[in-house]
Amino acid sequence: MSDLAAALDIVGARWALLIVERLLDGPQRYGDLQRDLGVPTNMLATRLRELEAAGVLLRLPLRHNTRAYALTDRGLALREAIVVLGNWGKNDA
Amino acid sequence: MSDLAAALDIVGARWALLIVERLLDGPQRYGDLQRDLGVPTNMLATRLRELEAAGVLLRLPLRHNTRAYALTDRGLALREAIVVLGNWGKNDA
DNA sequence: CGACCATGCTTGCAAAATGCAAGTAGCCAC
DNA sequence: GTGGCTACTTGCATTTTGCAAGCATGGTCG
Repeated sequence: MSDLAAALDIVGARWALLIVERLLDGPQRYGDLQRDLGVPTNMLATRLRELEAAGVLLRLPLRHNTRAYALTDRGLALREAIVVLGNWGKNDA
Repeated sequence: MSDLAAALDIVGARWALLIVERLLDGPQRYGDLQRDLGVPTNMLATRLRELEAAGVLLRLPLRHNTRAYALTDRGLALREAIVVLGNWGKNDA
């Protein structure tokens, strides 16, 4: 499996990169991600589980029954890829 | 829709980025892509149609009934994104 | 205490995407 | 005109995604 295929295995699923992009701004709660991204709740739960298992993010318990999702170093390392891909998407030519 | 979402709309589908990566080495024929990537033939046909429609690649007629698929400038502009994402996938930390 | 409410999910089921296998179509060599 | 090579298409099973509704936990307020 090529390096690219390995990467896509982790962040290639639908919504995965968008979730990570949102977390680049700092830790977010479940409801925030859901509302900001418009991702279906079952998909969000599934992706967060997968991304946590892959070491891209982790759960931070907050007070009450709330928690925040924050990127690990491995997750933060996706910033450049997200920026570059975003720039590509912005260009029309 | 964010820039990243726009990019994923084009190259976010399964196999799409892997096809583009393969074409970075130069034009390839249908059968080559199929064998090298192990992508199902109906998916390959679908993706090539979508990527052509998106202006990422184009068909070059060769002799007989063969053709080659080659990246456009827009497609070549994905090189950096693919390299960066590949590097991320390579790292274990 | 107990009815309410917010948050973070899980569950059931329909729709869409993906994958596998087999078949079709055009072209050339013989 | 038969056979082989290439590039697909087609039918159908499996998997993924999406929508809507429900459940669990903990706090709040009377």
